[in-house]
Amino acid sequence: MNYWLMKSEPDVFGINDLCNKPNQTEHWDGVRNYQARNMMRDDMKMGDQVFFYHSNCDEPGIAGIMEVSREGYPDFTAFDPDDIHFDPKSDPAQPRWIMVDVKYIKTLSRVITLKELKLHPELADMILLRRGNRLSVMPVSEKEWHFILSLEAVQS
DNA sequence: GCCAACGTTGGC
DNA sequence: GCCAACGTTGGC
Repeated sequence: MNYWLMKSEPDVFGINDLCNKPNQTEHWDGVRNYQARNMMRDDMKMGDQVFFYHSNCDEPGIAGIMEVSREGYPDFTAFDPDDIHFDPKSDPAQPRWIMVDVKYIKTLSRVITLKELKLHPELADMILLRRGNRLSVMPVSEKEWHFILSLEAVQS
C-alpha cells in the first residue's frame, strides 16, 4: 500500500465537498502536470491512502483522509470545451490527462497546518515542504504518514 | 537544443 | 495583491 498527498483549493473543492458527494466519492480531475499525471496513471492503486491537502487558503494544511477507489483513467474534462480544464491537445483517442477516483475516509479533528508540518525535523524531507514545490499530487512515505497522523491528537 | 517569454501555483 | 519558483511554449 502506498501513501499520497493531493492538493485542492477548499474554495473550489474541499474535504467537505468530497464528504457530501454521492458515495462520498469523486473523480480527481483537472491535474495538468505530467509528473502528477504519471503518478496517477502508474502508481496509484486501489486502497492507497491519500491526505487531502487544502491549498491556497487561509489555513493551508492537511484536512482529511481519502483513499483511491478507482485507478487511473482518462480525465474527460480535458475533452470539454466548456470546462475550465479543457485541453484541445488531449485527443479522446489518445487521452493526454489521467485521473483517479477518491473516496472520503475521514475529516481530521483539526487541520494539520503547513506551518506546523514545517516545525518537525521528522518531516524535513517531505516533498510538500521542498522549496518551490508545486506538485499537486505527491507520494508520502509510510513514516511521514504515521508521524503526521500522530500529530492530530497533539495540541497545535 | 537553447532560452526568453509567458502562465500558473500557492504561500504570505 | 505580490512575487518566487517552476513548467511550458515556441522562435531560432
